[in-house]
Amino acid sequence: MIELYLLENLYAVYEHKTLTLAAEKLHLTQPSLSRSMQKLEGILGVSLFDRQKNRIILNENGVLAAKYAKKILDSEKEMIESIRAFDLQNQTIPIGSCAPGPLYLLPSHISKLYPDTKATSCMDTVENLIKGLKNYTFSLIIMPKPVEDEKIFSAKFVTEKLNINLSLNHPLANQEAISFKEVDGQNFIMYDKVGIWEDIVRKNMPNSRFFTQNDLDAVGEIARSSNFPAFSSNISLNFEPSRLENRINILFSDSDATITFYLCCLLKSRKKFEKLFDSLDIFSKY
Amino acid sequence: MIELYLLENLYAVYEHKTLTLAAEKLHLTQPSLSRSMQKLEGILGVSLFDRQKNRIILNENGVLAAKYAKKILDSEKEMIESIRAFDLQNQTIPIGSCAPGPLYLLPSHISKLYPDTKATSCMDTVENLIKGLKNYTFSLIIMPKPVEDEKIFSAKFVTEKLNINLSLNHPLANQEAISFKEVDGQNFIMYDKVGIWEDIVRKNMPNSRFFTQNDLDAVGEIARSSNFPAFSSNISLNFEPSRLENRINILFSDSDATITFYLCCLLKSRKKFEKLFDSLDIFSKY
DNA sequence: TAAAAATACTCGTAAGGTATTTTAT
DNA sequence: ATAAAATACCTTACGAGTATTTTTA
Repeated sequence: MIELYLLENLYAVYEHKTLTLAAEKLHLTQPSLSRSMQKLEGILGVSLFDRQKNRIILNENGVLAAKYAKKILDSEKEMIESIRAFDLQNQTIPIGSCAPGPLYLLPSHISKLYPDTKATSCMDTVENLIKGLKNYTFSLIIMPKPVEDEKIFSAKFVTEKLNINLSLNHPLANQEAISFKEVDGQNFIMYDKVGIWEDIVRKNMPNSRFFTQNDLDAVGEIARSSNFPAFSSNISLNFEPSRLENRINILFSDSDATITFYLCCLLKSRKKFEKLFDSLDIFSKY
Repeated sequence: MIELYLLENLYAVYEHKTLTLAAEKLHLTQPSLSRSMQKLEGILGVSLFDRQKNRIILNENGVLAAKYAKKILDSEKEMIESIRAFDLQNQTIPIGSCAPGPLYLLPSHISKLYPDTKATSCMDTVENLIKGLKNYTFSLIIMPKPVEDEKIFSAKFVTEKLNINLSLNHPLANQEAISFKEVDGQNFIMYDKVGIWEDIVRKNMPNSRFFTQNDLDAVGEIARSSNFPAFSSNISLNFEPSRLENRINILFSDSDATITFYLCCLLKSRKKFEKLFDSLDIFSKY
């Protein structure tokens, strides 16, 4: 069997060309590395270097071996990270989401269902969420549609409807509904961690500018003390009721402005979250 | 870093359930294995077992880790095998083929082009040939059509046409051409290592029986001293001229009876075989 | 009492260090 | 003169063995 330290040494030699330099990078001495490479050749029964008297160059075998070595070393790294992440999940439930609204609803609900565990949460892109679910960075993810993947289970969670949040004296403040097109070109105050909603408003209002704020309170503050339009939603108004003060929230009529979010987990952990998935219908009130 | 012996030990514990049994299988002592598992837990920073006083059971972390371990151990095995196979290729050129005819043509041609190297040859199924090319079991493979794979280069090699080999007094011996259908139901003498041709004749003559012989000379022998129909081809007649004695070779008219074979190598070794590929047109005479 | 895991202790191997030589630039 | 690889020799850390204890079935 080839121990991993030999593969690590080989890959360093591949990267740094000379034993001396590679040894330095590995915090080893040159003779030690020299012997490691001889040992590796012995195990494989194959020469890995063209050896001149004071020069070694990886031959074709050596280059091939170095590439395999990298692959195996990467696997080992992945193993360590995945297992640590998986272990962490038994203490906490890391949740990833593509939007802040649905994410806000979950932790308190989870702590009611599972009093002993606590949830941590994090925003990320749709692709990273799926990747993270698979490598145990996340136990649960909130997605804008069901995930088409045989290893992932998706259940309808909650529907969020985007509103425009206008001061009462805004010209459009008395309309029943507003389309993106009507306000395209106006400049908005926006929270910067709105995930997928940012893509949607930028796509549908290409002529608008969005002044992003990384502090949610600051967004509300500026909104109340200015005429800038902002965004809210049927969900966000629950945890930001101040957005109702002197302001009106009007639904965007476009279909893009309504997203039904799905809560997803790995199929194999579905049973673990059975209670949670069974209780999701309480969110249909939104 | 987790050395591979730890992963090997872990996987044995996963397989054999108890330390004592796993230790026995590993030719280790139980205390040694006990310490290995403790060490692995230390490196990962994660518990892998539910420990009772005289019983350990892999927990979820442990099962996950064992699965990763298997994957990495398999990679290491694959690495060793591939590198040894690759090294061997620098001394000989292992050729795999799905049919004996084209395979027969190559070695002498190769020894003319590359006087220092010698070729070894082997028959296999189409799937195994591709697999073998990728894992360096074969340097060259002979395939019944170009390989649709971005890592594999294919070049037209030679066209083989299947004949029926009949004794002169056979009822059909004076026909110009014969179709599979006309002789379906008759029993044939056949060499057993004809590769893809066996699939073709069995498919096209489902009512025939094929008496296979593992000795090529025996096939000729039986053919000459009996009335059994047999097979030959434009290529095989070159190395088995005895099949012309008292016998007639008639082309099968079906399109299935003509195969254009392709010679394939990994794209990255194309340059190595450039001379060979450039000279393939001499086989168009067949 | 049989069987499994853990611990204390011991030993031998081999990983890794230092010093030095050889060779090429 | 410098820089790289290899070899001889030495040290030590740790992998693995033995003996023993503890616990449960």
